[in-house]
Amino acid sequence: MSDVPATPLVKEIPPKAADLSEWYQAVCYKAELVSLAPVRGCVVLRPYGFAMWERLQSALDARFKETGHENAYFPLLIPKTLLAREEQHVAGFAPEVAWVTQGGGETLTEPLAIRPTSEVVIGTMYAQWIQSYRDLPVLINQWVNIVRWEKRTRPFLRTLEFLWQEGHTAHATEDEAAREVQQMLDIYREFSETYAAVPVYAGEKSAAERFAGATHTYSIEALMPDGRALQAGTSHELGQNFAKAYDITFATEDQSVEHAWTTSWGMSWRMLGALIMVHGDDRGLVLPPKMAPLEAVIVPIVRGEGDDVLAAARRVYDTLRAAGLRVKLDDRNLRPGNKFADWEMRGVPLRLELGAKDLAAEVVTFVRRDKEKGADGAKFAVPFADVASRIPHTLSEIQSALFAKARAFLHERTSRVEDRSEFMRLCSERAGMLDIAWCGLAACEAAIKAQTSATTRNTRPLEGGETVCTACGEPARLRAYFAQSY
RNA sequence: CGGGAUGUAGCUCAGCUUGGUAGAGCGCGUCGUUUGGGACGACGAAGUCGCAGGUUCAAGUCCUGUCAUCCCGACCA
Repeated sequence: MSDVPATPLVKEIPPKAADLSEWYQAVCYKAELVSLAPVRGCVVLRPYGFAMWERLQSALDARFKETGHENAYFPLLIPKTLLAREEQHVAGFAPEVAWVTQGGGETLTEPLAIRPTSEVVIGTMYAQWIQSYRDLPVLINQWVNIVRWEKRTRPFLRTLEFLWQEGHTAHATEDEAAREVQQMLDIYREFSETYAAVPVYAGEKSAAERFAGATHTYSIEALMPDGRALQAGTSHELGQNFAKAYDITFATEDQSVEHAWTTSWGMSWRMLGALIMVHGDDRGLVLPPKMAPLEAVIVPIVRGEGDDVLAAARRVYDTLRAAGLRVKLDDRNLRPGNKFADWEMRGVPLRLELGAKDLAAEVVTFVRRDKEKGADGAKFAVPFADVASRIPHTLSEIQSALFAKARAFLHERTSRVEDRSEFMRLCSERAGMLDIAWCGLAACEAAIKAQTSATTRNTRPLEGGETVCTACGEPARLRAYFAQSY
């Protein structure tokens, strides 16, 4: 070629492989998902980022409704004495709770916690609402903000205030509560895979990683490009712990009085952080079509007046809008290269180019965001008449391709290990998901964490044939994924 | 919350050692030529140097405190 230095492909962000953390933050800001707020550890969710949250919200909400849940809203503030009723729960959350101690110019007689989660308020209300087995189950969800006083924050992954949904249900039997918890875990897994295109391992958390006050905690765990795991959703069986602490009782059919079995489950905007890290590349965001605020952007390539090109682009735009697609016509007075870079940074899955050449040939040029420039199938011409029908097809190919790529990475970075020293080495090296036969003992887990800072992500039943724990040699009781985590 | 680093224009940074009138590139605005991968020319706007004290005739520069951000740990969605 030449000795002229190559123009950097992207001016705004460092290469993803060079420093994932720096890349991640630059993308969050440059793609205008978030801005740092004038409050420590908090972000402003900007319109484009909020639109991503709305994609998640509408998809999950539809699934919640389909499975019989209803939305409601409970207060942000929780009286101190109320919060303290469930011992493990309050102990677990104490370090992260923010307190309101003043109001109306006076010191409050009782401090109010800003909700770190809502089991307590909701449980209190359930105690009032539930009298009889006929009142059960209660299946409620709320979409709200949460405050947890974190030491170290990053956009989406960990902020003082964050958005999530929390479902809270009450059931007459343990079995029904257990089924609810599995159902919601499965909804999270399915959403993550089919919408966010993020493959996950679903399973049960160890006792050490369990939600404060729960009897069983289940999670979906994704793997980030740096080999660290990210918990993307959780579903908890609370047993009768909260029912006992908050007096959620009901009369049974045979006239006895029992405590209800409750559950809770949540997914936060952290899921957005996961998909940003999993799919993004050196040019910025790469959004799976189902999560993308814009499925396609039309970039007219205008020469001179270019009235005919613009008019044609508008006709394409109108057609696509009428077809129900999330599409934008970029008619800004900028050079095409700027627009390309702009929408690539924002991760729009499909770019539709329409210039004089296209117009003459009566085609629109499709460019896929998920493929490298010049790659096979990255760019192709589609006749005018087929554009509207071709887009959904192409988007679905992109969606599948992103998931397949992420799944290949997850599998490639999941190691089934049977040798102790190799296991410890891989843990330390942040090598990904390490799948071992495990004893399930807290001491074993603590020792691994102390030596390597890896923890159990989640566990599942033995497959058969395993005899001893890879880490400590005690009898094996589970299979577990270990990894360092976010 | 411990260890380290950094706060100067919207962004990336220089200026600080050795105190003396606030700088560059990119971006932004207007006009013109342009427009199939981040154009070019002319003109222009833009910073109480994170904040608060102190030292000094004089502080972006020196001192103290404080806030925020980033990295590494401990803790967690």
